[in-house]
Amino acid sequence: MLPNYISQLMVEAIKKAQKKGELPAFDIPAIVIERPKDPSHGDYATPVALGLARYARMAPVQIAEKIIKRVKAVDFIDEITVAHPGFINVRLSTAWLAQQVETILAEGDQFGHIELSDKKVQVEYISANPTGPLTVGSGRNAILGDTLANVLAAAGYDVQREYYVNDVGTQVDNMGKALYARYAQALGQGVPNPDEYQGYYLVEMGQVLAADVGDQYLHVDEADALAFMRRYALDGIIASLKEDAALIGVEFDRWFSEQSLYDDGTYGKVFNFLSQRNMILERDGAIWLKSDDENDKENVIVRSDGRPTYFASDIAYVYNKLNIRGFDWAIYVWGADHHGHVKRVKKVTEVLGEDPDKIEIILYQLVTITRDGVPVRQSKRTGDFITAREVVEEIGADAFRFMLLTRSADSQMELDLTLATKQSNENPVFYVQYGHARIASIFRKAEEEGATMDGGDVALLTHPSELDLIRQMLRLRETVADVVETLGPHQLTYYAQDLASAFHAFYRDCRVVTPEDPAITAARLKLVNAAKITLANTLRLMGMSAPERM
RNA sequence: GUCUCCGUAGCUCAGUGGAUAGAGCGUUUGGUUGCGGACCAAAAGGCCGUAGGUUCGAAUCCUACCGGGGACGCCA
Repeated sequence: MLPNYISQLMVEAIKKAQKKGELPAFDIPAIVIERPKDPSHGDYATPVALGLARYARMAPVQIAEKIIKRVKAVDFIDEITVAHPGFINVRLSTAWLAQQVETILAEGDQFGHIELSDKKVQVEYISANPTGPLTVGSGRNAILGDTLANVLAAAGYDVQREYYVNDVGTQVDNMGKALYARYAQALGQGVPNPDEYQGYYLVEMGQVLAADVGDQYLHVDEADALAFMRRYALDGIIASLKEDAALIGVEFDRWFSEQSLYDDGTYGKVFNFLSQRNMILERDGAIWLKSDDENDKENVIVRSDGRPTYFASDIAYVYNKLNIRGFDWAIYVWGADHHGHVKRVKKVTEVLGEDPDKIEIILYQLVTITRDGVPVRQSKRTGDFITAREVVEEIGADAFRFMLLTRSADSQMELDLTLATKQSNENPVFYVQYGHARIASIFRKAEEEGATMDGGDVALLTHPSELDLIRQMLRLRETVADVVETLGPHQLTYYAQDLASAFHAFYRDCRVVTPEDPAITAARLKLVNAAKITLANTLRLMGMSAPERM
């Protein structure tokens, strides 16, 4: 990638200048390459000379002069200049820029893919309790995780997408009880409804079940009936979660069962390991994970009734990810309400003898839902919550994804349902998609006129708006790298808007289909085709459609 | 009380130590007898919460304080 090349050129130039005695000896620091905000400063810039002033004991401008004198000539750079107070500005060659259109056309839907790493990474996201439909809050989790997975794949990683199904524990037990009550009620029995999971979906499920199997579960042992209810409810909910996820373009490679960690012996293995290392203790009838740090809290892993806690599962799960399945990197996407759990999981990873740097936990701030400014409670237990499906049916999956992706994970967001539906037509995603559709329209026009891009000479692309568009297209690779580095997929939404904006400005300035000038027509058709590819690839990374018409 | 995230234009938000702090929406004004006006251009709008510190340079890093969200369970 360009910034890396430029950085390398600078390092070589500094070394050369040092060898020639033009600069004193010092260790060369990491060289920051940035894109200047002001276009008059060129395409890339580095403040490296400013930082070197103290080591070289020279004025930054002088250092910069000495560096640029030793930068070797390369085809993609037109000129390198020094600007006060010591910036080195790099301007790309316009001929080289124009030539990149051919590169983009050749790469096609692979444009934007970079070979950053081929490591095996897992992204685990959503992983909401399987006790009800996908909520809007989980929607944010879904979009963050899914987009990040897309970008990691584009960066060369071997990506696996996983949903961790919490099919063990109190919550699913309660759901089983609730379904049992709904089932009994559907049969006219007055079984007291446990004050848990009052969602409509369990009422419906109970009715369907009653119609399917009759009253047989009223006559079996209650424990057996509950076990069946639990399993039945889980299967039903998981199936509907898959549908909800698919509705927003999210699909997983694997739905990983928490229960399986107990069934296949993983939990037993890590428990023995911790036990042998004297990492656990018994108190008040429960088993706790010791802490070597006085300030750190101890955590229960087995309750006094013998049932393991979710933390016990998490220990086994991280072992499963890193040791058994051998992921080089495991990314978790969690709501900020789980932040207290981060330290524990990192710690126990280390205790298990794994590298805690191999796990990365992305926390996103919770979404507050309001309707006409009034907060809407979000509780699966009371059945009082807004589902992702409801909102998607109102505004569409693309607008839904864009809305939740635009803000950084750190930023807490308020989503007003009334406002979101009212303003959905001005969602920026349509601006980006409009660019794509407009290009499709240009090609329809070109076909009418009998014009094609065959034989187009991209060297004819010299208009400032043409070159600006190419510059924006080339930013896709850098954006992919930035998203991986910062784990901030929201950057894509801003890039997409910049790219679309550059296209629309080009469209204003340059006519593409001009029958009296077939040469420029062909060259510009190549350009807009490359822009179409870039827009489509960007939209695809964000999990959104690229329409031909809208 | 401890931990954590946030505070940037009227609103919603970008901005991983660099040059004159940006975008969208909203407001005002203008634009194409030609490829889609879901577009383009211009203007107005800012003690970057407050106060110190670190340094050549701070919206960005550190400390304290103010204001808002979240977490501190044998729930997940």
